[in-house]
Amino acid sequence: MKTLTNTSVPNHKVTIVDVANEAGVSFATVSRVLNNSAHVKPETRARVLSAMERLGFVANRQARSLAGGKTNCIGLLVPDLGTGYIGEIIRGIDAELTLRGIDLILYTTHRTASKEANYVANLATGMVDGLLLVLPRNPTDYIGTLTRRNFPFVLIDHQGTGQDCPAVGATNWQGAYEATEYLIKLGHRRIGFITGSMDLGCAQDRLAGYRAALRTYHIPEDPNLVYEGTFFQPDGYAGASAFLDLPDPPTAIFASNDVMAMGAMDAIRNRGLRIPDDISVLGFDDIPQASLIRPALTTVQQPLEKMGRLAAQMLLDLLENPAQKVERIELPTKLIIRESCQPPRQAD
Amino acid sequence: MKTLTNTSVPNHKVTIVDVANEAGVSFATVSRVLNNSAHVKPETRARVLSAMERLGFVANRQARSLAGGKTNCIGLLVPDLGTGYIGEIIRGIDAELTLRGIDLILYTTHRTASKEANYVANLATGMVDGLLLVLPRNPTDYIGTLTRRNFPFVLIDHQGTGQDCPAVGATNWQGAYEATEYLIKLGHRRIGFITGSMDLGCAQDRLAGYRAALRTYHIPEDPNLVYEGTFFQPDGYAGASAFLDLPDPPTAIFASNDVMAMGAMDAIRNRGLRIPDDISVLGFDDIPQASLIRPALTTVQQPLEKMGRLAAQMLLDLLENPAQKVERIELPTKLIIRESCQPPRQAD
DNA sequence: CTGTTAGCGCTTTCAT
DNA sequence: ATGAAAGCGCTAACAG
Repeated sequence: MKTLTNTSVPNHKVTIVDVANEAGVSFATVSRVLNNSAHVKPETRARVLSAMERLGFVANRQARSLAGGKTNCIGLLVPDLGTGYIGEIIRGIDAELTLRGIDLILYTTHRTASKEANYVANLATGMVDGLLLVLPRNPTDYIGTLTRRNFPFVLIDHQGTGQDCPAVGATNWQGAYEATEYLIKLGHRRIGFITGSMDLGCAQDRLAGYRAALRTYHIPEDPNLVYEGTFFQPDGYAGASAFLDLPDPPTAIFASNDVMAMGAMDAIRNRGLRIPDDISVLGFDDIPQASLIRPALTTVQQPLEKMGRLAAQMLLDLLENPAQKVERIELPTKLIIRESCQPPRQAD
Repeated sequence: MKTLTNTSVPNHKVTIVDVANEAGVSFATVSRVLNNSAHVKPETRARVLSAMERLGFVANRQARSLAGGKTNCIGLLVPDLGTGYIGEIIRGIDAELTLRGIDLILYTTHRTASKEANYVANLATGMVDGLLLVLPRNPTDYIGTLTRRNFPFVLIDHQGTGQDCPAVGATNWQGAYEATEYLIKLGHRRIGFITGSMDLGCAQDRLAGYRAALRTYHIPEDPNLVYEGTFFQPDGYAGASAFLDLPDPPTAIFASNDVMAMGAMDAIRNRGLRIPDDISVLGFDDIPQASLIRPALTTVQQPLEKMGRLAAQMLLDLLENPAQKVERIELPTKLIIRESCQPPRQAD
């Protein structure tokens, strides 16, 4: 059984003053060493470092930040942790942050816009050096404030509503377009579409992609074939049920995310219909379980982990060089063909 | 387009001094109001409160904590975010913490014991007021230090290795016992068991529960029918494959978590076998996707969200009253019967 | 290169 | 019930 940081004095907190005494320098010098200031004689630096080691010194984060330095924390706002979707993004963020020794403060907004704004206000008051916002709800509410304050942040998975701010997303429009096109080329003419929360840019883009593909192939859009959901599984169930109740139900259903696609599958099966024999289902995201369910879900893959990693990199760059040019990056989506789609039963 | 905290002075940070001036009191009084001190005349309090409101005052966390108080942050150490399992626990923790306005600092150890110890050492130095450790790896390494320092923490999902410290877990032994018993009563005699990481208490307990049930029903244990996994999906695949290669393969497979159960399902299907017709599969955890896959997974449910919530409550209580008696709570598991198990094909 | 001196925004005695 | 004053541990000019 090993012991942790097995130093002599366990109670009294070791401060830079203690280190300074131990090393025989002023505490300012210790601070310099702490901050990698160039103006320290290597020999002195070594002495300080060894004193730190000996005393088991750990810098006090709050004090550093209060005094005007960095907190070495960045804040992460996510809507929730439920679906694995966010988990993938966080994995990427985390990988990048760990690499640079930066801590992550996590806030779950539970999809409440007011909470989101509140958190942002709070965080930007010094808790963190920068902000990562996943699937922001009403960014317009606070982006202005953040920008004005020159507070570094980057949006993840939000196709802006015209605002010019750092963001990384995926090619939602393109992804939806290609998926719809795939369905059409399979022979489908009546394709039900279940949207996400339409206040989210990505949801709008996906719907737009679907519509564009329909237009390209001269398929008139049937309003009955678009069901407005909110990215939750029950929406998928309800949407598919509504489609199936139609006198002329679709031969394929394209859900704006995998979770809703799974809900749709459930509804379809509950009617005694089979996938993909009777009806095809296509999702969006490619969350881990998409490949685990049967039939394995054909879906549009978003490079979630990569998006997270990239966003973290962008933020870190912004932190180092605030004058950085604003970048908006869209990572490519990719249609992953698995088992849930096939040509419609009766060729028309 | 609304504006956030639409106050007059956007740049200069509002401090208690500003509030004090605005309210015509000393800044000490403002501090008292901030801390709900009893010794403030209601009228004065009201005046200060309204001044805060007017100025859009937000207390600076670092300053409060530096000045001797709490950080109002608690640290959460988790192995990873991959499976939804952890997500559920966090959801519970988060619910409780949000209620009390406490922030969450998230650390992902990626199942590395050394990282874990490191994080703990760092965090216990003032970053956070308390620690929540999910599925701790080598708690023996640091529990001693933590206890000695009187640093509040609670373990989640770790059946102690004899140490007396606050913890919340589930009845892993019981859960595995009942699940195995269910399989036996269904008529199964050859039941393959895929273990979790055997350095984790919960994994050991589940295996023990399985064995105990076998013993109760006088079924001799076949070493070939126990495959050692690590809680990851590929282990389930490999384990099931190994079982299926046996001259006398099992008629049911009990995996120590749902993710491995899904891996097992994959392997089974890849052999052209059907679930549950040819072979039954049973999991553990009841993660969200367990009910979404087909066949829906019969599994042992852990009250994940509740565990998280309870652990947070315990920690918060500990924070308020450090003299608290050490508690170890085990929440009951529950067998959720769905579609992945049925009696074995040929009654022997 | 290194030491001195002010604060950062707040909590907390100690007076009043 | 309220004010004054002394730090919490550290960074950041400013001197030397």
